[in-house]
Amino acid sequence: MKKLTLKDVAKELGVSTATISNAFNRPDQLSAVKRAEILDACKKIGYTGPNRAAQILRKGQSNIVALVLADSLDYMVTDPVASTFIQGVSRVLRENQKHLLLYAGDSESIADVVDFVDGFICYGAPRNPGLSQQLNQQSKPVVTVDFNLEGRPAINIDNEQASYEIAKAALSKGDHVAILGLRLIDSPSTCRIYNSPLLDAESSITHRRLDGYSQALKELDIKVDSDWIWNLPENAGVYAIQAAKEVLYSQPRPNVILCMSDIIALELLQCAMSMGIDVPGELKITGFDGIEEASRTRPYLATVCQSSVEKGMQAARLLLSGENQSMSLPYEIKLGETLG
Amino acid sequence: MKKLTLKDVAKELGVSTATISNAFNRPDQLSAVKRAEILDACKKIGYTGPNRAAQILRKGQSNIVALVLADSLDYMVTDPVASTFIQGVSRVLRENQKHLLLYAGDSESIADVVDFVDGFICYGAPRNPGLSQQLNQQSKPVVTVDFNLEGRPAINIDNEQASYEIAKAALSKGDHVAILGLRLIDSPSTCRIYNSPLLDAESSITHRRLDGYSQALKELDIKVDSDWIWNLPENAGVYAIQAAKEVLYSQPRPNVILCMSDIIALELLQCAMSMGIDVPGELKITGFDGIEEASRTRPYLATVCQSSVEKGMQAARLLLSGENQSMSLPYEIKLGETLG
DNA sequence: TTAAAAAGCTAAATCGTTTAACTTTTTCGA
DNA sequence: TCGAAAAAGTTAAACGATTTAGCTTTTTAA
Repeated sequence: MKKLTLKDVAKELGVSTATISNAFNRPDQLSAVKRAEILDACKKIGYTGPNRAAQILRKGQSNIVALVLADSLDYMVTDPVASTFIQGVSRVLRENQKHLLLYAGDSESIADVVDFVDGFICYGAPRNPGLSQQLNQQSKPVVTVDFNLEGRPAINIDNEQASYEIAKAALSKGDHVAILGLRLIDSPSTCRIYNSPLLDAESSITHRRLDGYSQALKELDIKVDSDWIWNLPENAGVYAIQAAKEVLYSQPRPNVILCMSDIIALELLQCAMSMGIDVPGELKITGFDGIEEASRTRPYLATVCQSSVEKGMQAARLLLSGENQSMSLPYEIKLGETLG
Repeated sequence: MKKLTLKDVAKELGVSTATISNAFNRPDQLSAVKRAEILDACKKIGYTGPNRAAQILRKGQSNIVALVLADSLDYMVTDPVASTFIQGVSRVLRENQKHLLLYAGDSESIADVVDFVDGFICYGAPRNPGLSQQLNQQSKPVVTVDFNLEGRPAINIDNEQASYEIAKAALSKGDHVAILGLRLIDSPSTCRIYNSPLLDAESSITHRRLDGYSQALKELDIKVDSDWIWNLPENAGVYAIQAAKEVLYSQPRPNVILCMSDIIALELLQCAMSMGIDVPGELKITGFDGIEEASRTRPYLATVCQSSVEKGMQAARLLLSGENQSMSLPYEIKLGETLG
């Protein structure tokens, strides 16, 4: 029992294939009566509608959007920030009857999908830098989130300003400060930066955050040597724990630690608590993101709240709208108990 | 600047389109020399390979696998069990150069994708029962996980036996027992079952778990009235908290509570602790799944450990292999401190 | 030397639609 | 009643590949 095609149906009903196609796709091209007639007949004989594969080829449109994730999927679905972002994207896509193709950022190439996908949402700078290039060279629309691709619309919060503000709220003259950063340099594990060259500083949001911190530090005349900046290769607990231990056992111990994500900050907080360090008395901590868990700890975390769901939704909307305009989303500084 | 096609390239190189197609797809059909020559030339003039959309139509194969999730994506990516499952699937697909289309189980129809997708992995019984039907009626391969679809290969652990074992480990003669169940009946919120008719009991794994519990209870001559069985519509914290409160405030309070997931059990545990109930002294608790968090609490949870990643990987492998053989995965009973 | 087999390549059919251009029919105001 | 414009349908050419059958040419083997 072969699958029915337009042709079969056309023969059966004694009309042209075009008319049937129109019945499905362009109601204005034929009388309502005929249309109803055709649709009825199709249902009766079991034709469920135009073959999608053929449609994709012919129309050059698939209703599939690829979501390119910075890291491996393994990691992405466990990170609360990333996964709520995915939720946002998926929600809007579903509302618009689009489908979501998940694409890990450590993939080799987008060549496999670029021909049939309608566009790309790129969340964070792909691990594999070749991907950025490929994305930029092809002609399908791309929306970037939390990083920038030349000439493509981006969705971001003002990371520099936000970091500046949270740092400003945390810092006082004479503080001894450390920074737990994310993806600032190219290293496979947690380590201090020392004098390593910074990574693709142009497009990275964490570099913007570093800029924000720096500005605040400068205004208060605080010097933070790069020995006191840690780099985590990924926003994951394992790396955070290591950094937390290192920084807390360092001499002299900092009394303010600025963390580039809540995940990092929370691990740091927990580590500090278990060492009997008084937060915020002996140590102030700031995070970034505003994940739910951050408001459930005691003391609860001072952080920069941004809505990941909103980001995802806006990214999807922007892609579907086809506009080429970048967009800055709001954020909110939340002064938590970790600052006293 | 139009995109190059096989035809363009063929004209350029003075060979037939078939030869070029063969150079890309069937190396055995032409001499190695010629092949290298063609591939080189393609690279030079900027032809990146056959158009995928056309390939999909012609070959009837897309290298895209749809993952149909029981619930909405919103929920799926936050549930640790579901998200690690997705990881497993994605890992194997990536190894095999397949792509992952994420499909929420509350969707209306798979008609939009069935024409171009290579197959389906269905994780849990779709919320929308029509989907199950549609899945079964179409001819592309389907692998089901944690539920059954007639005639389709399934991946499962032996839920009945596992539940029986964990219950047996928890129970003693004379216990007063409650069960916090999942998707046993059709209700939009947490509630006791009373005498509501059980939902699609055939294919549901939670009904198997109930069977397992029942067997253990029967052997110990313990009677559990359906008033003492709660139903949660989804495996999410909000529903679990409500159920936990209800059951803990019920009179007489049970001294053993069997939970059909770790998420539920953990919320229950936390709730009990905050009420000052001694676990396991006054109350024994069992979970199901073996999520990481369950081993980090104090007391840590007695549960049935199963590997979600493994499930995902096996599901993907099974689908790709094309075999029609169901598969039972191992599990492990973990006696935790919540049983004393 | 030559028939048979193998290798290398091509022409043409096909996958199942969509859509621009065209023909025929209907409508409707003057 | 006429003629132009609008409406309803049809035709046929794409869309960009894959693949079968067949045609040359080259190699093998007796």
